[in-house]
Amino acid sequence: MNDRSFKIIVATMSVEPQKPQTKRDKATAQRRGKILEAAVMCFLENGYHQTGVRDIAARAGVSLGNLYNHFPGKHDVLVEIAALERAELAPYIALLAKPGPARAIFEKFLAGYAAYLAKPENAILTIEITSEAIRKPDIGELFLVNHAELVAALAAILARGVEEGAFRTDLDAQEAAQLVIELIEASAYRSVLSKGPKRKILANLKNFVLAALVGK
Amino acid sequence: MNDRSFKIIVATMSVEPQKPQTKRDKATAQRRGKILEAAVMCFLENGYHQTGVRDIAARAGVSLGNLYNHFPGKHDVLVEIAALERAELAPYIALLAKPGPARAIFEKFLAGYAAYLAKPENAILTIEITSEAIRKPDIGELFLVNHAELVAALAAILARGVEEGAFRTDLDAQEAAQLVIELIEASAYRSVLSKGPKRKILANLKNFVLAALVGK
Amino acid sequence: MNDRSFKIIVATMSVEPQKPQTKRDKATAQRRGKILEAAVMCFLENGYHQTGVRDIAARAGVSLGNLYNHFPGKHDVLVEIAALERAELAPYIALLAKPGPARAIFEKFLAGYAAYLAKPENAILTIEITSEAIRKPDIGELFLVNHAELVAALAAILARGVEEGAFRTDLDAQEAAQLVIELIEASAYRSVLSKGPKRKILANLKNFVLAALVGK
Amino acid sequence: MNDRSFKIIVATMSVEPQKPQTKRDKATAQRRGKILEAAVMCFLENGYHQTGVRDIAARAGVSLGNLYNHFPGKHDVLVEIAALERAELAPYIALLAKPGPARAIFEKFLAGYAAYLAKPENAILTIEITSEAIRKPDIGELFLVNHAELVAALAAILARGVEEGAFRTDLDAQEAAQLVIELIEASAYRSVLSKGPKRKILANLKNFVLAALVGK
DNA sequence: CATGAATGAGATTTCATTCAT
DNA sequence: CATGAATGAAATCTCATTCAT
Repeated sequence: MNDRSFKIIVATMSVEPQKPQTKRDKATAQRRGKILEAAVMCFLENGYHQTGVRDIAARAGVSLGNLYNHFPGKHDVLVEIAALERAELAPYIALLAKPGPARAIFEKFLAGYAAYLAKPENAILTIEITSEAIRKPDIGELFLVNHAELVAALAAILARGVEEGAFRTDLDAQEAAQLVIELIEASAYRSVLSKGPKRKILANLKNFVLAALVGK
Repeated sequence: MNDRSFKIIVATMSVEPQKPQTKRDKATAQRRGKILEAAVMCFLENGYHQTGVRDIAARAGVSLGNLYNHFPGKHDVLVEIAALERAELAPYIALLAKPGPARAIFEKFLAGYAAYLAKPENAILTIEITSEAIRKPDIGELFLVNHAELVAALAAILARGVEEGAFRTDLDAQEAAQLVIELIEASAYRSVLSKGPKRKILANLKNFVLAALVGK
Repeated sequence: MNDRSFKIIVATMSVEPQKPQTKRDKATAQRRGKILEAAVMCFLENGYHQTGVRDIAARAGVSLGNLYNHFPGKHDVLVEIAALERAELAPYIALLAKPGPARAIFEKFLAGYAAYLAKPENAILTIEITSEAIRKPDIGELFLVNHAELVAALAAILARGVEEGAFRTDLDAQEAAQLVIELIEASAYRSVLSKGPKRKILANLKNFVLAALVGK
Repeated sequence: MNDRSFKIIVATMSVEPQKPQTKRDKATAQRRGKILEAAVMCFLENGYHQTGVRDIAARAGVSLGNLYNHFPGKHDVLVEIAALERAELAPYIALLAKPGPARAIFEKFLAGYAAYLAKPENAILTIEITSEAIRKPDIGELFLVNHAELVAALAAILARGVEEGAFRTDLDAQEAAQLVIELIEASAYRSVLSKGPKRKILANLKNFVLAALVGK
């Protein structure tokens, strides 16, 4: 779990808003990015509740007070991180929207998304957010929206697969999509806890899921 | 989510240690039970980190200092709760160990365990423990042990099912068991976050899983 | 303004509640007293807003956290101080209730209450409380109640004085009482601000007030 | 208590300094005025210590940094406001300097000044300043100077009244003036705290004061 | 064993002021 | 002059844990 990987995450995340026009705006955006990046690392290493605002500020190389010029509070930092997860899921959603045979696309997606969650940092961050989402409605909302998009995209490809004869004809695409996503994620989360050598998660997952979808 | 249900949980939980022989021992055991019960309720309502030791003591009707006569600290209360989860899983493991046709037993297990986790209190408590388990090795250990037992029992029945011709012949019982458990749990966790009307979780889950196992 | 005088204040104040029965209760009451005493001194020296909770705790010889075992917060310390002022006014109210010629009693009261407020600590504390009372309803309430009692007692003696022919027959006792109290207090407050040699406040005050009441 | 009334106050206040000669000077003066006006409103609504410099700047429509181009600090804003109170008292002092029968002029003054302080904004602002004046010598100084002028003017008219036979011959004009001012002010301050229907302050005040001065 | 007052480190947040742009 | 991001000290309050009674 190195610093570099998170810089990439946050760099990716911060692409989407309107381009900063002035030099000052750019500097401000960079600061925000640094803070988010630092927060992500702190939350990963120590958990949301074990992380102090001071830790974040220190790691971001920002003064404590200044952090509050960029975010109303600790909670809002997590909210923003949860929101940025959406950008991370975008490639997988885009993949599902591509034309081509449903089954092949589905398998690619499966491999891609599983690989994404196989990185402990992604899985842990999601657990951290889930945990907070239980009692903080705004985070819960974001979490659900993010995943609803993913499920919808997956459901579409599954439905197409049914039409193409690639999947069981009696498949409820929506529900199956939901379950597939949950399975991928749950598999990843458990993997974080088990310390032994990683199981061959992907292969087993693929077999299991395809059996469920194809029915043979 | 009423108080009574937790009393049952904890009552069930506290059966197993060596029987208290003196009156004082019995009183002590009762105190411990009350504290655990109170802790469970607090953790459910507010989360582990949002719960103060004072909250637990107050809810248990025990003095703050006295709580420390029963548990070395807050962390250890959670450890004990995690340990007690084992007792909760026992019935489902017992079910899997029963003689009879594998498929029927499996379906009963599926329904039973899904119903167990469909109660928000059980799902939330598990999330709370999982979240803490990431960075606290002793809790992580317990968590894994608990589930390893469950997976092993499930794997056994799946293996028997394969022999009986009830499931796909190429099924890796161990891995399939792992995935089935994860799927049941993940489904339950997600259900906690979504506020809308509950999906027909069980029916869909059963279809999906059986398709995966039976292969038609 | 020496420490001793406040010890007296607080000692006087804490007489009234039910006697502490256990040793622990007594110790607790003493701690509370010490905190209040320290708070009074801090507020006098530096003002309510310039005083930190740490200052109070340090001066009281109490740990910061422990202060919060005795008072919910800084505000509540001031509330209690405001409430204790009532006890301080009691002697003057008692004086007014004594039998005897109204005018003589009134003059004694005038001298007594003016002398009380001539002590800068009493005047400053009242200003501090008044200032906070503007925007904190609970303190405002206490303040008004305290003074309503005083005004009522004074009004009674003035009314008796009218009957006895000591005061103007057309005197509105209630309003006159209100104004007399206000005048005494205002005189004291102004006196705090002026640094020069004290005016002969009492003599002038007495002349002025008696002229107003007696009408010659 | 509407915004307009304060604009008037501050407009009145800012008349006296040397006329701005250049356009820039005028703009600068306007900025200062806006800041003072905003500060007055903030102090009234939330009190001096509860008001942040940011609040003032925001309300004045001025940038935070810019405020510091006009005032060395928060304290100095209050100092200036205290200084401007002088301008507010000017009309009442002018009134007292007019020729004519002392008693009539006095009564007019009484009515005018009482009405001025009957506006809660004026009374509250004065309390706020008084409170700060206790521990800030420069504000205390201003406060005393302002009132010394008022007292002096009043003392003069009282002295004339004595000569004219309108007031008691044994009246100490200086002291009586001091007390009358204090009484008017104290009456106003108390009125701010009491929430019930306003007493007929002026009528009672007038009766009381005249009785004291006239001696019948 | 039972009690709860005491501890003090640490949490989050605010604020007057500065200064590079 | 104008701007507002940056600063860091200080504020209030919480909390797991200890310990004398």
